[in-house]
Amino acid sequence: MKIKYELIKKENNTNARYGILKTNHGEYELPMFMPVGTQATVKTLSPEEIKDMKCGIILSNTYHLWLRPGEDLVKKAGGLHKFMNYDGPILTDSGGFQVFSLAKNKKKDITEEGVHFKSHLDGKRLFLTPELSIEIQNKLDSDIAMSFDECPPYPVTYEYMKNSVDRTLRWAERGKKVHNNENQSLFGIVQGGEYEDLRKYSAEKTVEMDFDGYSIGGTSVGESKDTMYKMIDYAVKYLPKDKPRYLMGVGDPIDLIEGVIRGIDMFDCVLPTRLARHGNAFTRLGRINIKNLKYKEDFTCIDEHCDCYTCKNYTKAYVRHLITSDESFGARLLSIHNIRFLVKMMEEMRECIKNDTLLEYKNKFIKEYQNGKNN
RNA sequence: GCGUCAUUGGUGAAGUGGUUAACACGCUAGUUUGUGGCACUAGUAUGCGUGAGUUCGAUUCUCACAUGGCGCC
Repeated sequence: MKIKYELIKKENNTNARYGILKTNHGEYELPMFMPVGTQATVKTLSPEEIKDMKCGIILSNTYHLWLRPGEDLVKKAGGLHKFMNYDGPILTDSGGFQVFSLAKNKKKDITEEGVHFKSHLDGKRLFLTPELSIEIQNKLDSDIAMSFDECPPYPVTYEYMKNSVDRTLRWAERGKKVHNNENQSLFGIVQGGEYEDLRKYSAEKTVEMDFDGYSIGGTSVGESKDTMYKMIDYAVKYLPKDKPRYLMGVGDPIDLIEGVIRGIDMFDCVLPTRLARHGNAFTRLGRINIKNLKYKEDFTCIDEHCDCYTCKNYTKAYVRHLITSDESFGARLLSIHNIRFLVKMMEEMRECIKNDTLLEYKNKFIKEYQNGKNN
């Protein structure tokens, strides 16, 4: 079956929504944060650890799995869930984001038919189309597939964006036409950059096609925070109430709050895991770099308000030692902490939506996060 | 005791009679938003064993001393 979104309650003071998402792999409360597992693994973490953190959906990536190990192998393994031993829901990104960063010459490489680019593994020339992306995702057998879209850089001219939005709409149509998997849902993607009328146009046209959910793309590509928040506002008001809304690629704690307030239900981001591998940790009192000398003999946990495995069992001094010694367990402990930090924020925000206290939550959180002692 | 070669930062080291002593690692700090995992950016020797001399100028040349390696007695 397809996913089903049930809106339970809208917050009184904001556009935030609390709802339930029913999938073939369980029911989950929204809004939620989805960790990224590009290559059929959330880097350094086991499925058991992901579940312990109360994650719901995780992401995987069409482009990466297409190149290696190949979608046919994943299919042979029994699908992505079986292959990677994860029985929660999986969303596959279409590969659009990767392909556009690999397409050297935007004008020449991006054609109506699809996108030409070179493999990051061996430089081989490749060509990805909306149909192929959907076909690959079909074989991967994810719960949610994404339309193949163009994610333009920021900023681009109005002219470029208009053409890009139209092309993305045609690609969405083409992808939808070949998508015939009753057990896989398909999301459309709203583009349009910072241009209000293009966001409206993109949203309305995408909604006309009737997807199972709608995402907002083209954000967090270098624009200011205010610009990003406007992009969300421009798009969300044209999205239907009875379908989930997914803001792609956003995972800064404050952006999560601002997104939820604007009516976003789902987020994904590499930030918690990438920061972890580079030794950074979220805390209520600001982000810290565990490699800093001041933590060398700090035998307290990373964040005393955190309930994660790392904070319950390990000290900053130990994690610092692991990270500075380049031990992979350090990246794992910080990944656990950072993901749990964001997931717990979402839990708290869901409670706030129920109690109509989200704005107070936002003010308190930002005050502590930006002015806390860890800054 | 004699001869010989060496002595550059936290480490491995490059180098020159003349403005800011290469590079790497380490260290210090920063960056990171639909992931080309373990990356990137910046800073890090007022100093070239010690002392004296030659020279307009020496880390670079000369001498003495110290320390270390090697060879000989």
